[in-house]
Amino acid sequence: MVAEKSASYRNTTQRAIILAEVESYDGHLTAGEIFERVRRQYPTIAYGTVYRTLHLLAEHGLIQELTFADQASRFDKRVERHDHVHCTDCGIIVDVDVPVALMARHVAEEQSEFTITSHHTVFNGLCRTCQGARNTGLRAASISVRAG
Amino acid sequence: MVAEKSASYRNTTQRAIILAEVESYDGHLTAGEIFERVRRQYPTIAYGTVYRTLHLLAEHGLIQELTFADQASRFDKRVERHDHVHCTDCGIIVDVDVPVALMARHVAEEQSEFTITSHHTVFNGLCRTCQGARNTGLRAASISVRAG
DNA sequence: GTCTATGCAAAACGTTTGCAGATAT
DNA sequence: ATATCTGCAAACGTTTTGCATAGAC
Repeated sequence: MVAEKSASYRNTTQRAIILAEVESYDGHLTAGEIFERVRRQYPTIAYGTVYRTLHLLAEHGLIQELTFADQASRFDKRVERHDHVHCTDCGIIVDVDVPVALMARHVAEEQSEFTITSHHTVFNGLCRTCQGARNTGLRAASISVRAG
Repeated sequence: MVAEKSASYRNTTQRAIILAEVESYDGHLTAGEIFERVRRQYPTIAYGTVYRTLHLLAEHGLIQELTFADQASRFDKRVERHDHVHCTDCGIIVDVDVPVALMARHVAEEQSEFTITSHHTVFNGLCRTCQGARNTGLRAASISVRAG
């Protein structure tokens, strides 16, 4: 995918690498994690550049910025609206798509008198691994699993 | 409401004031805002005490901690599960209750194979005031309005 | 009297920014 | 050529923490 250029968007090496890094990862990286990964390919990259670029890419709709209860923003190559399930034990975040939530939007509009343009639901609970670990008394490692 | 005491919960003056402050406010204060308010009554209070106490009160279920896209945690006297509508113009946050969202939980459980224990939806859009301001070309001040 | 909580101050985070020099256009 | 971007480094706001003292029980 090529970046759509709005007024004065310059295609720099750094931006290309940062975008490629987010697009090559199937999950929800923090800006810090992206910085570390980009630095392996381009050691002189600055933290500030990564932050600025990630927000720029998000504004251009090329990636999506997500916010969870922990403090760090996460970035996702998936730009379509979707929701997330978060394991309170191991911290893994898994994508889900909950069409029912679209109905909730109208209810929220009626209650609040807002004009609603987007919404995001975070579900908290235990992933399969941590459910099992709980039964055996063990603690699950942070194993990457994604909802199908 | 009196704090339920678990093992080694001490009723201190500071804790009582902090709890009373959250319970007397009808909205979503940040920890910093709560600190400022508590300090008017109890000028020697420390930031650290406010933070520690707010989390303690949240763990005990006396207040609720909420996280939005901006960085600061907010604290709410409402402990029942509910959702929020956020105005992207003026930043106001309004409570809503979206029972439909309960159905979404089962869908999310099936898709993720998680055992889900809680969920929270944030809707983004424009409040009535900012809708009006947009029409007239004016910018709305941050006026407190709550959904009925 | 003992054990926990507070106040203080420093540090740990994630994030943002001003600026001079480098680079895309 | 020039307007924008990068790298650097410092600053910012929120949150956490170590430690000695004060206070609840």
